[in-house]
Amino acid sequence: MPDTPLPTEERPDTRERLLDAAEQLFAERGVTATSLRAVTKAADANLAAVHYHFGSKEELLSAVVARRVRPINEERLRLLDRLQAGSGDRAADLDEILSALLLPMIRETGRNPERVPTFTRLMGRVLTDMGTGTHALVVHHFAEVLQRFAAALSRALPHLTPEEIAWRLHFCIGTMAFTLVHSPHLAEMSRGLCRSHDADRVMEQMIPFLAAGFQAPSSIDEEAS
Amino acid sequence: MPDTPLPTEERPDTRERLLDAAEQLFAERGVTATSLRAVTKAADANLAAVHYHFGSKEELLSAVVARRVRPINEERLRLLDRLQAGSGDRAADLDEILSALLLPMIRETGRNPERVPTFTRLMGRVLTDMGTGTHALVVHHFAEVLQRFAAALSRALPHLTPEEIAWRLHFCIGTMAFTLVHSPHLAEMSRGLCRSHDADRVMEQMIPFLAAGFQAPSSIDEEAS
DNA sequence: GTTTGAATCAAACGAACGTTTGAAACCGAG
DNA sequence: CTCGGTTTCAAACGTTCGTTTGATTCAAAC
Repeated sequence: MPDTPLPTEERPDTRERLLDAAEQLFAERGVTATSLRAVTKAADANLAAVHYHFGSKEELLSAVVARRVRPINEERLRLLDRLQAGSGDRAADLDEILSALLLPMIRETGRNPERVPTFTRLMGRVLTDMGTGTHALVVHHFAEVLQRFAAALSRALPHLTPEEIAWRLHFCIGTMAFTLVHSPHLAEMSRGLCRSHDADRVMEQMIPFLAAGFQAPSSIDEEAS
Repeated sequence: MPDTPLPTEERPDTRERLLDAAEQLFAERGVTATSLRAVTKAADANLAAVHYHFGSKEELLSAVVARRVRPINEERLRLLDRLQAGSGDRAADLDEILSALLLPMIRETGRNPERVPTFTRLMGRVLTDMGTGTHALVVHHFAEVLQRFAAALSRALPHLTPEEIAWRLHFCIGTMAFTLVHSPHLAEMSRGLCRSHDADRVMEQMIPFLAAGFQAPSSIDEEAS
């Protein structure tokens, strides 16, 4: 058959194809709304392959997340380390801290430039779906990063109480998660004003907004005035 | 039987009990993860009652949302009208615009003070679950409110482009949605720093953050400097 | 008392789900 | 070729899902 696609060119492992397909479908439809039959069909694999390679649907999700989150969090901490090393005793710049937190994740959008971002939407879904079993997964993957960035932000904004740092960090993550999940719908909901295909464009809008939010006066200061 | 609970005291309609139970369970576990059997059991109603009163699970969800969203959006617009009427020709105050947008929804938390907020979490879920059929539902219920508030914000912050207004309004909604969904988990994730049981406390942290974010300089200004 | 329409009920429907099984297919090592 | 372990496969498991059905209950209208 002449149209057989390059028999010498190897296609990825079944395991890898399952991760790719699951990532795509979980992101598009949500985790619970995606059946393993849909995943294995998209991966051109047998239904039982999921349980052979991963053990269960939940462990498949965990593997999908871990595959992408690990390098992202490593880069986050690497960027933060570089910031703190470069700034000596001075606290690192707020914009750069936020950029170190947000950019490594949003940049995933640009990996497959031609198609709508998949993993970023999945992360947004995981960040908002939690409550079932995903909650523990997220805590496990992000606890260290959150702690490091909370400390860095606390040094950069010493007038804020730890409670305020925690609140604003969560607001920050919420903004990112919501934006990631709805990037395909943002254009429609804003009547074409928000074009979220470009990661740099999103960052351009998001960083100043969040940085200004972080720099808002502490509620303690306001009460004292 | 002496323990028969007050036979003269009428309990709500089956229809109402279904709405209550669905609201609670949808909020706790998510929509797709909640079965109609669980809803009807919690409502002490027959399984077929859902289809008799609403027609389908999706229409039940729509009814649950509509029951709460209608008065909330009415109050939002009422507060906005009052702001714009009181400020005459001057643009309304930013903090008050944001408060008019956020407070009516977050206040729902306080309706049943003793129990964890239910509807607010459901709204957060609907705002993040969309992609299936919920998307159209949300657009239908919120299009007018979003448009009105975008116009008000544009008047209060005339230096921002319509695109920037749209982006920041979405960031604002994302912050609210994420906070609402995770209010039960926020305390744990922040190691006890965020106590989100009190709506006023949440607003106290959220309004300054978002107001400062909205007041961030336009990217146009920054490029010009 | 009879009728009528709304409301509730137990029971079942077919479909889809996550998971398990046991046998076939594959493939490098002996 | 034969063997042993890994991987794939078709088929079925038991469960749960949203939905439907047809009989039954009930309260007001006649």
